[in-house]
Amino acid sequence: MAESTRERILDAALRAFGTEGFAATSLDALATELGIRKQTILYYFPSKQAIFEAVVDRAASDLVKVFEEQAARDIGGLDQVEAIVKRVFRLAVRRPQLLGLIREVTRPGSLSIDRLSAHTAPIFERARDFLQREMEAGRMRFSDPEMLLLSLYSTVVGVATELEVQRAMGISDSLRGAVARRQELIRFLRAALEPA
Amino acid sequence: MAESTRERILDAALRAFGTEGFAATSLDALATELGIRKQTILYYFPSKQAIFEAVVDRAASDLVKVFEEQAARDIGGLDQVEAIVKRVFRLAVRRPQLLGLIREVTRPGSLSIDRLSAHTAPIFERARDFLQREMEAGRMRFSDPEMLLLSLYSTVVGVATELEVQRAMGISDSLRGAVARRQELIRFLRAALEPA
DNA sequence: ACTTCTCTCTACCAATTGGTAGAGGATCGT
DNA sequence: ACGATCCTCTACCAATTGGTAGAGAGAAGT
Repeated sequence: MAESTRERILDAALRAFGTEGFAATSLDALATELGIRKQTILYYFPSKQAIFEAVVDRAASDLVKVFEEQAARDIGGLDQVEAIVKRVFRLAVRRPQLLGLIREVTRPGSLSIDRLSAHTAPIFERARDFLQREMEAGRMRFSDPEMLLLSLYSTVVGVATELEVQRAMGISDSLRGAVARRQELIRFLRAALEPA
Repeated sequence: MAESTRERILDAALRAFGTEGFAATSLDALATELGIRKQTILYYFPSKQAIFEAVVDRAASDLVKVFEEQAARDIGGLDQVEAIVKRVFRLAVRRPQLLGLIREVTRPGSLSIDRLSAHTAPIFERARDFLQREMEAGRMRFSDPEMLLLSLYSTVVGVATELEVQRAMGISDSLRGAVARRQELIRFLRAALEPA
């Protein structure tokens, strides 16, 4: 078979949790979507929460991989920031549920936030050190690296995922629209980061 | 009585929908929290969805009011942007559930997104025209006003609401932390918007 | 042939869900 | 005193929820 049942369950769960959310996703609905019975799902995973955690683990490592691939070939300065933004954007276009899941996990009261941070803590530190270095080298405007990282995170994830807001603003969510958004976002970030 | 039952229900519903989300909020839990019976809630509102819509309406007008108060005394340029960011931030600190609800409404598949945009469309247009004017007057870096607005929205709402991300990053969410975040955010936005 | 292991199924279950029907107690104008 | 209106309640309900118990099919090893 092309894909194991377990993998298919995780794929469907990622989609459902990432768009509808944890509470709004029922195991029955998930099973129906997959053409199997709910009990088959519960054979592979002991509970709904366990599925969620498995999905978070997989999504987190996919996300981390995107960062580490770019970190490996550090081209430095704002070009490096731009390259990472482009990668995140590509991910958001190809697999929007993935960033949707991040949003679900980072919502107040989520149980799996620590599970996610366990994965992302290393790349967070790496990013912070990167910003620090670039600032000290004069290739980036000086400011608090952690706060700056929060601003960058919010802007990138927001522009990449807030599709309904864009729709309400009358911004097209086509592929061309996505490219335009990315371009504008990069210009925005470059302006914010360029040394004075 | 200090506050009518109907108002108390709306307050509790805003808190619950804005933090736990629509699906994760049950009428029974809401009633217990208020010390009343679920059927009392259903006396005032015909359905759970109707409560949500009423909450969205109220939250939207509170939000719009914040903008219109500042728009009334237009001080122009980046100072005006800063003033609005400060107001949004104050709102986020005092009533975090309010922006949480906005997040809930703007999630893909939400039913009430049109209800929200009906309220916010006028201030959106106003903001877009403001940016356009400021750009043409040379008081702001030139770019697509709608795309810029999306970036601004994402950054401000993200920094103001992503408390769990901040916690995971090790950023304090105390009042002092909030002030520092706001300061850094304003510097970030000023740098991004200042004319070259 | 027999056991063992992997997998998916049917059959249930108690608890919770949003929602209906209608009783009963205040408070009101008359 | 009396009905009307407003409000909150008890009593139920069908549907759905996450989860348990265990049967049975198929392949693999012995």
